[in-house]
Amino acid sequence: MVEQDDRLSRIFGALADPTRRDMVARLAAGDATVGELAAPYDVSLQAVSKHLKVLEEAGLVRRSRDAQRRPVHLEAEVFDLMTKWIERYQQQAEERYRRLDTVLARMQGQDSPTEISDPAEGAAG
Amino acid sequence: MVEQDDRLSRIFGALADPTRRDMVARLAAGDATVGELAAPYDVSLQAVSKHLKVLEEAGLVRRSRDAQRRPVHLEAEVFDLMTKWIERYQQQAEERYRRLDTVLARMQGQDSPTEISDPAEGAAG
DNA sequence: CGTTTACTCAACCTCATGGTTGAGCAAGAC
DNA sequence: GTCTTGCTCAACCATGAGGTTGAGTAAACG
Repeated sequence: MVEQDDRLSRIFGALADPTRRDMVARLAAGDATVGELAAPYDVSLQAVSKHLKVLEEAGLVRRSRDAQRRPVHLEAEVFDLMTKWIERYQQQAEERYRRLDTVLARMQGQDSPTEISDPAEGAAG
Repeated sequence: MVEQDDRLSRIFGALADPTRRDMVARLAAGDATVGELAAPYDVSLQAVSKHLKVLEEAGLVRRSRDAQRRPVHLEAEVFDLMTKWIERYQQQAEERYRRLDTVLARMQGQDSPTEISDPAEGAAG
């Protein structure tokens, strides 16, 4: 993660930590203060504060003010960005798989096998 | 990322790197060898090999054998795991937002404003 | 056989990450 | 004003990630 200036790297990087994912999961149910978020974990409040900074810089949460408290709010919109990235390549891969299936089915119907090492090679490069 | 024994941490961690995300993107179009994958990047082949190991351990790719070549294949199924995780909390957060909207609409219909500092506070805790 | 190709493994370096503790700061409580 | 609460900032430390180079391995080529 040496170069994570881009948005997606920050988002994926933020969610690569189980504690942070758990925080996101809990924040989906409702806003919470830093202290409330920290309670279940066996780490210092400062560590939790750091985690929140990572989530904030990734755009996953927003921190406001309420007296001494800093209520944390989940920004659900970033999920769209991730979903879009994932779905793009998921669909692409699935489509390729379907095409491969068609090719294989066509080959089975032929008489000469023609010695093909790996049908997928043609799509590489 | 001190503790990434769990599946999702490995997957998110693997995709937190722009080079690895690019590899995944290219692999979605078709299988490729390590050399082919390494070609566009300004890093050593060993570095690319390491990246592939990370992707493999996250279950994102599978490496087979073809003579000296090690064709890399994208495992699109893991995307389902990510999508499920994302959608779960995305929907939860959206639902909460809808409920909040309902509450706010109901309050506007009332006569006494009852001094509310931050509507989101009610969902915390 | 030796050479070339296509990689992986091992050692090392540097910097980021996640944790710690101690200090500081803002706002309500007394 | 002083105390307490709820946090952030700063310094430090250990580990891990991503990069390097050099050596080693497996299979095709000569």
